[in-house]
Amino acid sequence: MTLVRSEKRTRRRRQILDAAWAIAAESGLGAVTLHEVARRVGIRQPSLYVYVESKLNLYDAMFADAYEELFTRIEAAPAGGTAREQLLRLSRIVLDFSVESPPRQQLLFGRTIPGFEPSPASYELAERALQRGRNLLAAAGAASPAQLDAYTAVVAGLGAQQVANDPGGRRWTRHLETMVCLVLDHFPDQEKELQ
Amino acid sequence: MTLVRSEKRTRRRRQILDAAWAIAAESGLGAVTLHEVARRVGIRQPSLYVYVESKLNLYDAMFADAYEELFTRIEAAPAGGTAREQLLRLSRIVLDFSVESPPRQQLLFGRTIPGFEPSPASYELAERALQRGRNLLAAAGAASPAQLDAYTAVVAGLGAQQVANDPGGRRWTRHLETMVCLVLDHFPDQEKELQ
DNA sequence: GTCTATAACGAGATAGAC
DNA sequence: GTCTATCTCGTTATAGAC
Repeated sequence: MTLVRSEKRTRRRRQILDAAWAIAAESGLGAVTLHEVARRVGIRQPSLYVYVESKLNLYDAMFADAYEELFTRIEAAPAGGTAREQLLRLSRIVLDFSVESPPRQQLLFGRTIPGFEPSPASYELAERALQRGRNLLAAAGAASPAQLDAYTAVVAGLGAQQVANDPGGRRWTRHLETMVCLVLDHFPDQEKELQ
Repeated sequence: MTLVRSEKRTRRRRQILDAAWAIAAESGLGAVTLHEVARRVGIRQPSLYVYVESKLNLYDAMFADAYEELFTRIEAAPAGGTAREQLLRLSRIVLDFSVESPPRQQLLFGRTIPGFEPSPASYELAERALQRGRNLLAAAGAASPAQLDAYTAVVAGLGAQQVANDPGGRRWTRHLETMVCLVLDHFPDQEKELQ
């Protein structure tokens, strides 16, 4: 009985998150309001407070939700090949994931919601994902911090440009493999200047 | 007399834009409200409508204001050197400009304000800036559309990462010259696959 | 867990006097 | 050009009944 009850609770939370993502996709992340979420779920706005502490807490739940989805996709992918192949596969998953939903990209990789900061627990998810890239990058021969930063800039840049200027298309994302290899093969692995 | 009057008007508009940018810098672009802008300028909120048609119109004025500032900086820079030198100089100006103010970056290069789209006049300013990069890129030997996209992704990516993860620092921006040269020297100038 | 009712507030926008 | 006054609407959040 208790199990059934917590299952229902989980289901409701799922509905709430889905509704929030739907609103964000239609009208922007900043357009998510508790009234509209409740309306779509089919309950009254005060009832949301059973599942969510506050509006910022809802954003945090969305943040964590997104990373869990990302991990699911990463784990569902094939695992073999060279380090470079694995890195390219991971990069493709992350870029597609980021480009698929502009508000999700905004929530995860921008700091654009006034007052929102991921909770420690949510931030840890982000850190875990980054660690994955760091490890593969090192295994592929790019171990320096500068190379990691160049790599993240490439992935973030392709994603940002794709979403802002060709939403739904492939104009920027198709250059992912080329550009990651550019960083792997030609980015200087030693800092030229120490200042 | 008419001149004096339009001068006062211009001054007020300047005050209004400055106040809006200040609020955005302190609390985020989405936190700009007409009430708060008016409070800082020292007038009442309805008086703003003499200078601005609506809130979205204020955002558009900020958009145009930012590009005018960018052009001022570009024209103030020295003009000589090889095409590559000029391109690196322009890129540095744009990147510094973009990183200097997170809300400005958000307004210019993201599509994050629900309902806001730059007016045709404002959009033309953006197009003019991009054209400048396109010309220099071509002169530096990178004439293909793919190279232009790789270039904009690099600049946008460094800016986005810098603002999101090391605001006020140089962790990403210092790699600008290295990465632009990477695109110039090693990005394939022919599309490898036509699909 | 969901409801009604409502508090408390702030937003953008308009009318009309001065 | 600036003001007061106000409309209308929406927001987050809480209290308390069922």
